[in-house]
Amino acid sequence: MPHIQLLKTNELKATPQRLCILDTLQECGHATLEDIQKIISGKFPTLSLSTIYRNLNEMIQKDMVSEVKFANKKDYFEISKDKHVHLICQKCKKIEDFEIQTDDISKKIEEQTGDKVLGDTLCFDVICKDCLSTM
Amino acid sequence: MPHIQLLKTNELKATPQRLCILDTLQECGHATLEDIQKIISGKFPTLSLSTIYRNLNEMIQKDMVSEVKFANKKDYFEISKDKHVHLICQKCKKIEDFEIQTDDISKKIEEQTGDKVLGDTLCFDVICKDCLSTM
DNA sequence: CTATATGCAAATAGTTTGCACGGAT
DNA sequence: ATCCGTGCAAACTATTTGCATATAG
Repeated sequence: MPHIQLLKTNELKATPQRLCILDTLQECGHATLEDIQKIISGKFPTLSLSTIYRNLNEMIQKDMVSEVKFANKKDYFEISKDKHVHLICQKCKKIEDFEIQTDDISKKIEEQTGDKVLGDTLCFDVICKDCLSTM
Repeated sequence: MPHIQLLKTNELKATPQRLCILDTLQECGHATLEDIQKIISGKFPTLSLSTIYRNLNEMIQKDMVSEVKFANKKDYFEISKDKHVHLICQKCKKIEDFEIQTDDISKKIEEQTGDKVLGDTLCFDVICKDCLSTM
């Protein structure tokens, strides 16, 4: 969905600041706050830090943006998308998305615990293909 | 392993403060910083916040303690243990551990991406058995 | 025009650090 | 006597808030 549309759907005005934040997230795929600040200070220097914080929080509330946390790493933000797992390369730190079915695991958990599984957040530590080929 | 032993193995002196921190983690299973502070202020009021921070960081460095992060939630600390996934109840917020094989998923990822999988961090959002039974 | 969003500065929260003292070997 | 760990206060970093102004619809 185009970003203007995405904002309207969520009853947020399409300000240049918001569009810039969304563009930045899109461009990065996964961006830390630091990434966002750095990129924005290049293309929209007057966009203030409080506006970044306020809008990220708002967009997370509305589920337009997701916050992804990895052990021992900074938090990342991404535009919400279909269910996927994260592959994070321990060498170059790049993050890839990967689509995978997890129903069988959920089912196993439900059978063995009696709990009801609602969703999941999966992250795999990898060495990516590119890094492997240069080792 | 008893905590005194655990500390010695990692070349840390077994001070009352460190033992208290480890006991607290053990007692909670998974504890936020806030949990830790609250419990410690009850049983060891003079133990300072900087000592908590310093020791948690040190123990994480030495892999005695692991930091676990969940989207939209505070970070948790746990004494490092065998590979397991986390089940977090969205109603009562309790965290259970669950042991599961993930080799088949790793294999699928490796086949489809060409990456090498080193490890994983899996978290499932659930409604736990207890909460289910009182709904 | 009106409600909402922004920027700035100040407030608040979270974490780390420097240093002098105290306890264990 | 020496080394390491602790507590305290101060420093630093991260995040949120209040308010006057600007702007999208």
